[in-house]
Amino acid sequence: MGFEYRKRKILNALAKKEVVEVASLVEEIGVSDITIRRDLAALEKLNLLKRTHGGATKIEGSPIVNFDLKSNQNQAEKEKIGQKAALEVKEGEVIFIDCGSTTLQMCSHLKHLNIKVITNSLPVVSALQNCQVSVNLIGGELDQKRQAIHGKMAEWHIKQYHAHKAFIGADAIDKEGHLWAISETEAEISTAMITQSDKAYVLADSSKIGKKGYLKFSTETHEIIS
Amino acid sequence: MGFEYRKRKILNALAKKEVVEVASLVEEIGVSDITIRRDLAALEKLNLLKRTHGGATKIEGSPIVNFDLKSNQNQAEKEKIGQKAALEVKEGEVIFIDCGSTTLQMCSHLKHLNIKVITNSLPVVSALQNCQVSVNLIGGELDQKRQAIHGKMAEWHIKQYHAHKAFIGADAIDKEGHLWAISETEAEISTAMITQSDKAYVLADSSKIGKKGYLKFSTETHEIIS
DNA sequence: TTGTTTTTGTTTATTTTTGACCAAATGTAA
DNA sequence: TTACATTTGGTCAAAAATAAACAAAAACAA
Repeated sequence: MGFEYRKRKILNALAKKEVVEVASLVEEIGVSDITIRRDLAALEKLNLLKRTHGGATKIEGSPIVNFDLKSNQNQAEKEKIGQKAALEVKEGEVIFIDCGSTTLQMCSHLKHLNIKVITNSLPVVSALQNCQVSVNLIGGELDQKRQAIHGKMAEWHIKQYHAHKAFIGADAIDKEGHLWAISETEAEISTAMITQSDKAYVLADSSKIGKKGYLKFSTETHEIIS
Repeated sequence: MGFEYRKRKILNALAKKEVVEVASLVEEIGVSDITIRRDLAALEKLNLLKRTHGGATKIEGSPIVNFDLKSNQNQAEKEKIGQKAALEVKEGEVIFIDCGSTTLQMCSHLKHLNIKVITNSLPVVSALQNCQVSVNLIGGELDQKRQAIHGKMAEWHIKQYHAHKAFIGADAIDKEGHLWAISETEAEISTAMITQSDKAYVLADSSKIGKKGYLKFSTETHEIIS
């Protein structure tokens, strides 16, 4: 029950209740009050909360939300979408897989196939380890946050190949069926994959449909899997 | 009940709980605390978790990407070589890092530098996550066994870049200083890296020096770090 | 087999964390 | 305002966690 554990407990309590008290934390976590106070002082230094007499309050301008929770929210839906998309892939084909948490879900259903996957996503590569699938990794600059490759070199790399199908992860799909990306670099990669393949599938869970995003990158209508 | 088994146990626990403690791992796995601590240190080096007092936490913003190499002999020596090689790298430089268990050891000593690393090795990418270093991943076909990229596209990719230094992992170095590779594809990658850099360093532990390998790929004499 | 390397565990010393005590500060109620 | 209870911040000692050095055990190769 070290500091990291208590830190999470405290921040979780704060996320729910806006205000926490030393006394209740002492009881909940089972350590002395002085320890809790030291924790609060440490967390205040990290700008994760504001201390008050007898406890602490949430800080307003702190956007550090547990996106862990968010990614779990649609997990079940994404899994289904991934499975559905994988059914579209036939033995012997060459496919592009874009980066994104939904497209990643396809991988576990592709492992037994004798196909060639071209991807810019490191999690996809990781998920396709130790199996039949032949992997071609797109080269270029690594976006550490997204765990994916992008940039001019990546775009060029994609243009050297041609695939039967492309599986794209859009950030949003509006009512007209246009695709929206979260950044220019992602849009470029997705566009290139679409261009270099016979058919493009767009994977999107319900939270992404009927919305607009930051950058519209495709006005064609593609097959949408959701 | 070797390292691989414990590693899986530890990462599984982390995947569920965000935080693990040495004490609970000791109980669950049934080994001494120092062993667990050593495991955690090793996993931290691979960027698979972050050590804390009393345990470890999940790495934030990083999914299950887990690339690493098995079977390590002369581990201690390779670590020293890696550290030595890292000293040759100066702030602001661009470097190639070849695949191999010895070159991989450089990474933990490069994390604080503001450099650009161009590599074909997935474990290297994995080890350089969440740090200053800007990573450029060479694209092409994935060699699942070696966890590295090779092939024509990879070679072409390398030739688009130029680096100050290249750190090469040879399979053998004979008495005349010639380099030997274990396969043609590896030789091609190494050769390309050497060609595209101002200076090449060859990393080799004592078991590789004075021997011949399968394919001689460089007759120049390079700086050998051992 | 023997000898070597690798892994694991024990011991000791050091560091970090935690909790107890007490004086000072803060908040509350009359 | 005063009186009173609570909270807080120091110092210090106890407890826990860690690191380093060394020894034992296991795995491996010759």
